Amino acid sequence: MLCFDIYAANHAFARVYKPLLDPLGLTYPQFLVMLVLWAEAPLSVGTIGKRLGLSSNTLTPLLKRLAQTGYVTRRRDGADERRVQVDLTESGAALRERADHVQQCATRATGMSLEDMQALQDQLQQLSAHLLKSGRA
Amino acid sequence: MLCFDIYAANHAFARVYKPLLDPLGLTYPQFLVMLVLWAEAPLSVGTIGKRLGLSSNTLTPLLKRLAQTGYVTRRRDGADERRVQVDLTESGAALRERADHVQQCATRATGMSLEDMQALQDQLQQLSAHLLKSGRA
DNA sequence: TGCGCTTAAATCGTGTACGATACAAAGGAA
DNA sequence: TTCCTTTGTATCGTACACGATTTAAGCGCA
Repeated sequence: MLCFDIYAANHAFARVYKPLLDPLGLTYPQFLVMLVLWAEAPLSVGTIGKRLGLSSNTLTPLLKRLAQTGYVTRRRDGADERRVQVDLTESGAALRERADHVQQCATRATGMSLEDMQALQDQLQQLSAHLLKSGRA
Repeated sequence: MLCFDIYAANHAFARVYKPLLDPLGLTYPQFLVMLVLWAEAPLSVGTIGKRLGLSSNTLTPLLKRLAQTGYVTRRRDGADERRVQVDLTESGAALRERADHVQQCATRATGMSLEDMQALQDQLQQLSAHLLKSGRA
């Protein structure tokens, strides 16, 4: 079963990242949120959710923890008071360099060439797109 | 990031399976445990954990819920009282046919040929093996 | 026989996930 | 304006996932 192998690979990645992220004070899902914010901050809660396929019921407590750790700020958008803008603090932005090292370690742990990795990513993205499309039908 | 795509694919699968498993009264992780048991039951808690990469802290409550639903039984092994043997009930074994239909639906939802799917599984298994090996080093 | 070491589950606390619901702000239509 | 619908977060309850600890059952060895 394919679902089985993906489940296992996801766990395996989480286990590789955990010891690397521990010194940064980040969990694996928190790290994924930080990746999104490093790419483009500030972002609303909903936009972060779209990137990761998560919604506010998961993100709100996670972002509160990131805020408590001091990596992000949360404040209502002045233009639209419904929205909450999440932005990086100085400390959160500075973390990016250390995170790059984490990425390098994790990439090395895959034991894959960059070409193979890119090919695998393409397949997975296509798979996800197809699965989500089927889900809506 | 590869980890990102695997995370997304895992979520996508969970979402496809959820509506299919709902009528069976199973969650996605519970379904994975049932797959293991359909392949070879009875099994101890620890053996199920090895197959899925989980340990008793996750499995014990999950198995209690499966027992409450009436799909499995849990009893201490007579030969070694430390072990708990998990076995399928009649109802749990009978569920297998309906589950086969779920698998077919999910396989169709991937939109992949059987060859491509097998190739992807091989890559993922190799990846997991490499990640776990790096983790132990 | 008794003592310690290992092993197998269970328990506890924290942190995701997610369906369902609540609620307030925004945006229209009458 | 008033009402209604939509949209963006937050909250609640349930169910994983896992590190750390506990407890009980085997096992070895003097």
